[in-house]
Amino acid sequence: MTQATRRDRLRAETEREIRQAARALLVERGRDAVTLRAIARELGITAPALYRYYDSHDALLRQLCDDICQDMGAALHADLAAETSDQVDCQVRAVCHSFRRWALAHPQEFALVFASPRDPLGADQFGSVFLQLAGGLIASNLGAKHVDDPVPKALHEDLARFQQVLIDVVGQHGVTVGDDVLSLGKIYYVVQSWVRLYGHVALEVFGRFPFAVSNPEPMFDSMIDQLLTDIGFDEEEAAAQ
Amino acid sequence: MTQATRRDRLRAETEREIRQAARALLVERGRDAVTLRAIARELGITAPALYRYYDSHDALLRQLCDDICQDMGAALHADLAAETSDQVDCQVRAVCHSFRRWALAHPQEFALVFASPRDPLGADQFGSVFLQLAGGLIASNLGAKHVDDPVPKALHEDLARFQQVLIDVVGQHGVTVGDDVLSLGKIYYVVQSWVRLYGHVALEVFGRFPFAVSNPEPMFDSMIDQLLTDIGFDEEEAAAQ
DNA sequence: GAACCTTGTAAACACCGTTCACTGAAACCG
DNA sequence: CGGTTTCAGTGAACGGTGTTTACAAGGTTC
Repeated sequence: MTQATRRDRLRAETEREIRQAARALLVERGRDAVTLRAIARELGITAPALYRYYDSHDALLRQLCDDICQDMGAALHADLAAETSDQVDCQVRAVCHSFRRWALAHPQEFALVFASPRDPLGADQFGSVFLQLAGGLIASNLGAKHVDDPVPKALHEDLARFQQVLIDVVGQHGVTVGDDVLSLGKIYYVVQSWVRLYGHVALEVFGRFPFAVSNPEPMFDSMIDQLLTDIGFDEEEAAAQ
Repeated sequence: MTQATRRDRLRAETEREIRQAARALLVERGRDAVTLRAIARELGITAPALYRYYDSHDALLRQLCDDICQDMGAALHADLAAETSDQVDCQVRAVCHSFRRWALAHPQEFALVFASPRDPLGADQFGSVFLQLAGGLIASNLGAKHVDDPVPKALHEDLARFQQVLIDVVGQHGVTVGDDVLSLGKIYYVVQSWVRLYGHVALEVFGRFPFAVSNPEPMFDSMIDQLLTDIGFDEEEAAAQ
């Protein structure tokens, strides 16, 4: 079935090298250095040959974005798996720190994926990766008492749609939850948390804090503490340690 | 003294046209369309002539960023001045809405100023413009009872420096306040608020919410309500209206 | 009016994305 | 096996870019 014809293998190999070269150029010399000719030069071929693999420079950049998102998703999941504690708040902390760490370690990738004026709603954006994780964690934290503030009526429809997405995603991982666990209020809360996380990380990566912050990490930690406190996690033991 | 020599007038005029053309290109056709040759074409001159005005394409883009920041600052101040109510919470609302409105109306400018990996701390960034306004508003709201959560020790030094900046700025507008009004806790709170505002606006402008939000405005309004409530503004009358 | 400064030009260089006609080898098929 | 097809890759070309250089022309100054 899987006729691994010689040509197919070579093609796959070349495509891998293209992505790898594009990524290296982005990381080492910035977005504007990711040119078709530079990539081709790296592979020892000519620029027009790349058109056998991508329709345009733009299509190649889109592919690059997708690769980046996938890599970050893998990094988040890996860091979560490496978190030994089975307490949900520790896991949430791990994922948040993982996101910040990744963004700071990959500023060019972060900027490319976020700043590029993407057309619709990208399939594999950071936000969905993150929120799917968060949704899973919240759903698994059945015992916790959560606050459940009222949600503005105008947001009900959108949030309900997103709620269904999260319930489905969590369901695919073998856990079935009802509307009561992943309530609209909690969904909304998670979205607000994402806004704060993203805001902090973007400001930090882009160096756009309104004043010089010598060490932003305590600020980030403090924010996470507040997020967890707000959603009802008891923070006694975490603060005591 | 002001010898308005003919050549100086022409030069100033040309420089204005350059900035204007660059801005128009950015708005109408995106960042990549702001090329030296396109600008020169617009003015009816040749590209190398632009080097009499800017050292490089990069320098011209930096100038463009500065112009944008200044314009947004002017827009914020104008909208604040147009706010008839003298209640501080209304003024804060006005400025927040003004920021969001400006960003949504000028996505290319917003993206350019934020996403460009700027070297140091830009002088006229959105954040400082905004926070100076916020600082002034808080300082003028002497009567309100504010919460004053403890601030992580690691942030004291940075926040104290920023506190001094704000006090100075407010002072330049004729109001003198002490550390008690613009306390470290309030400064910290304002910074956190900025993180949330920026996070929401950036996500909305870049279309990066993790799910399709059909109408983000209620979400923004709800966030502002919460910000104002958290800092201790009584929200009764606003909610009743 | 002569010397100087400034603004602009034209030509050139190296680089870019993209297209097109073409080559050579792998793959396929009778 | 032999002929045909498919396809990755080439080289040349077009129009675009930032930037440098030598040079012309006009304003400024003494």
